[in-house]
Amino acid sequence: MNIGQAAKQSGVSVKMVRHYEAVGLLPKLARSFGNYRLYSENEVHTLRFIKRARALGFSMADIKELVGLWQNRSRSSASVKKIARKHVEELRRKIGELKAMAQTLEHLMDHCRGDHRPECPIIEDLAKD
Amino acid sequence: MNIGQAAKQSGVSVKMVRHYEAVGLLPKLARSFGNYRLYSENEVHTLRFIKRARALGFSMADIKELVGLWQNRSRSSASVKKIARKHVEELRRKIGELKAMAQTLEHLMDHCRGDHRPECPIIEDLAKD
DNA sequence: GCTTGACCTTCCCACGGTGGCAGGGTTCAT
DNA sequence: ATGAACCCTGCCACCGTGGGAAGGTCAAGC
Repeated sequence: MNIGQAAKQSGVSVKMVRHYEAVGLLPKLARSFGNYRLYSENEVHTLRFIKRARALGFSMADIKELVGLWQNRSRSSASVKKIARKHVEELRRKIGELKAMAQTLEHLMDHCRGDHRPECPIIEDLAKD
Repeated sequence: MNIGQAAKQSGVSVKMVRHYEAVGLLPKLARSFGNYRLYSENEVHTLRFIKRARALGFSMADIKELVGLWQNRSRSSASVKKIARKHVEELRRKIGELKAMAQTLEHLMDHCRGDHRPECPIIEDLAKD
């Protein structure tokens, strides 16, 4: 199978398939005589794994570990859970940050008339001494 | 005032002060004989404005507009509020995304024993067909 | 005056993850 | 044999930030 087929079947773009290989998420692939990468069901499966992990927000570094654990039959579920826990903590932290931003802004917006006049608590807050 | 002083007083790194100038958030600065950038209270004030806007998550493009509006006495508060509203919507969208990720992961984690055994619903979910 | 050290300058590179494009090679069907 | 569809590598871009190299400037102390 060529890269286009593998991309289509996994839902990962051709560009990213090559990138994942370059950063070591996929093992180095066999090549055809014409130097085309050759894919089997295995690689497509891995690509789908990566895609789901990305959709959950895992970093490339985390995914590298997760792929390794996935393929390691003597893994412990604890090692997987640890990665997940750390990631969830990071997600919660970011959510908190973004929420604080949104709340601050919404509060300021509540007090901004939003009409033709220049007075605006949003700008004033940004410019406060 | 040299860049180091301006950086210290605004809380923005020297690196970023130069960057903000390069991308047009600060007007082009006067230079000393020795080609050093020269800052006045005005620029320091602008840098603090930028810093607060960044802390609220505004993009550089948004901040460019906000700085312009700040300095435009005939601005309408509506134009400021519009930018803020769009940004809050974006923040809410991202928060939703991250929350969905965190919830999915937490759900999977609840069912993962996290012990020495390899069985792990987290990995299984990522690898599902 | 001359050295030293703190400060400044520009320019390039890195991160993460993705996309775009250029310039070329391969494969296959017509 | 020609064209289309596909593939290859390599470079550039985004965004915001930091790091560092190689060099210029300035002030203080000897």
